[in-house]
Amino acid sequence: MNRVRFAPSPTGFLHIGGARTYVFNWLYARSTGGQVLLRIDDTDAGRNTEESLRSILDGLRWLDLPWDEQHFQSKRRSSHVQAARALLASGAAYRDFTPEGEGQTERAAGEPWLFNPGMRELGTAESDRRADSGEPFVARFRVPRDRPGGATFKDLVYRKQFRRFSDIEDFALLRSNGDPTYHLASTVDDGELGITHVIRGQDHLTNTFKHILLLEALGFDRPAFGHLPLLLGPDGSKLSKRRHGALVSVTNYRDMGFLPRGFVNYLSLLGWSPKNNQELLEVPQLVEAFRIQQVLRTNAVVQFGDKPGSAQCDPKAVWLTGQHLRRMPIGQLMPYCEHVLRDAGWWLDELAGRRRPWFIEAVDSLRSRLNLLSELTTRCRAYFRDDYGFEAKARNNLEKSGVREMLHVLADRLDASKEFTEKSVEQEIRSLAAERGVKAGLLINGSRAALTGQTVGPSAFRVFTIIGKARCVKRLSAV
RNA sequence: GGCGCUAUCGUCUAAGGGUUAGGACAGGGCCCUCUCAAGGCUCAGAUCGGGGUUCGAAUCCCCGUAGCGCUACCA
Repeated sequence: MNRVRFAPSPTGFLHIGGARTYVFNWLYARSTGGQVLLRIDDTDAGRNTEESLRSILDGLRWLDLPWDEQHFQSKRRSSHVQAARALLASGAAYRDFTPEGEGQTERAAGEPWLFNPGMRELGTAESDRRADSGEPFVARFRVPRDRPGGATFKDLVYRKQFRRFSDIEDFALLRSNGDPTYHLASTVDDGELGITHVIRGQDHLTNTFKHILLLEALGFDRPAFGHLPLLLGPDGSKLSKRRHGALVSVTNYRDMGFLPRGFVNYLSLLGWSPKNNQELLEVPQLVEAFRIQQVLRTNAVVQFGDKPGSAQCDPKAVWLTGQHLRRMPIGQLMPYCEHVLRDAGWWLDELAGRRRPWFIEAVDSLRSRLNLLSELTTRCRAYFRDDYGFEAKARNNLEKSGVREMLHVLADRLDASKEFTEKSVEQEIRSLAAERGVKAGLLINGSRAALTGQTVGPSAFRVFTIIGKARCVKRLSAV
């Protein structure tokens, strides 16, 4: 059975690039009946933060693509250290006593750094003696640089890869404080956790040669590798927490009102496409269509600005959420709406009880003009609250001659009428307009303005029934 | 500097030897219409440059150029 892993390090919040990597891992696993492991790569104790871990877990949970196993790399430390000892013992690795920061002279001269002089050939006896005397060292992998040829692997995305042994530097396995490095920990874990497919960012493409060498030295089966093109910011640089800030945080998209399925749909289209011009896809459809071999090799730019608000996100991401929002079964949409109202402090228990049908009706009437869930509490305020304001254009509609007075009359008539449906309201409005010899539009638009403070929204008659008779009479009389 | 990866509309992408180089988002226009959306129709918009190979190249090869990644006792 296939086993894939997503291995973020908790040194910053989960960003879009990480989420895309997770989505592709997940899609690959699910499309092949495999399992997804979440492995928190927390070997760099100094840089880990609790907050980052929370951001990663929150962001991942929000995506609603569940994983099967969860691991913490820090808890597997003894395995890593043991592996390093074995490599040292077999001679596949050696101790490098060069003090930190020294020994990069070639690099300064423009030559590539491959290893520190004199350390590869240190005899066992001397190496042991210096280590025993407490001299700090880093454990390095002894790359077989005298061997002709090089390391090869067939990347699922980038195809055949080759690198000369002589171009691979003797990378560190253990730092001088005894901590395992990423290369060691990651490789040992991939081996021991039975990972069959390593799907990760293209920034690891050249690291893979080191991992292959390590895997081989440790006697693990080699997993398949698939590297994903990178996500770039509008400035063309690799997405990073440092450079692009909270703007690219997954939880930020959640808070802006994106729908998980819309966001996942958007991410899935970055570097991959189903090749049939279909862009709006549900998660099951993505699983069905996803093929790792057809992932592209070109980096993709994620659009976003530096000011807050929906206009600053990639418009396609917004559009996709809007599409899902108006197409998904209303029952699936309601829990998200409830959350939004709760977060705004607008929630009323009766919306889950007596007024549940009304709540569903209202959302269903409103959703064709929403793109993000958050618009429920911004543009749709007047449907849920009585303390709404008036836009300038709405005010203008009310200022038109005779409108206020007619709206007051309308309020009285509606109040007096037993019936209150879209049809009955339309009749009242049209007959009043006819009586006064004015165009119905004047009253229709005036009503919308009075009832919602806006000039835009659902059909005016619909607006009446959503808001309800009592509130309509009150609002019309009040203008 | 060294090693590597990549290059199609503004952005995401399709076409992988023969197409008027297709679609989507964003933008313009029209239709629908009580407004705004949605929906339908439509316009504009691209093969990085130069050489090859070929009857024919966006597609294959080479050279440039540009971008990105790696080059750490970060991951």
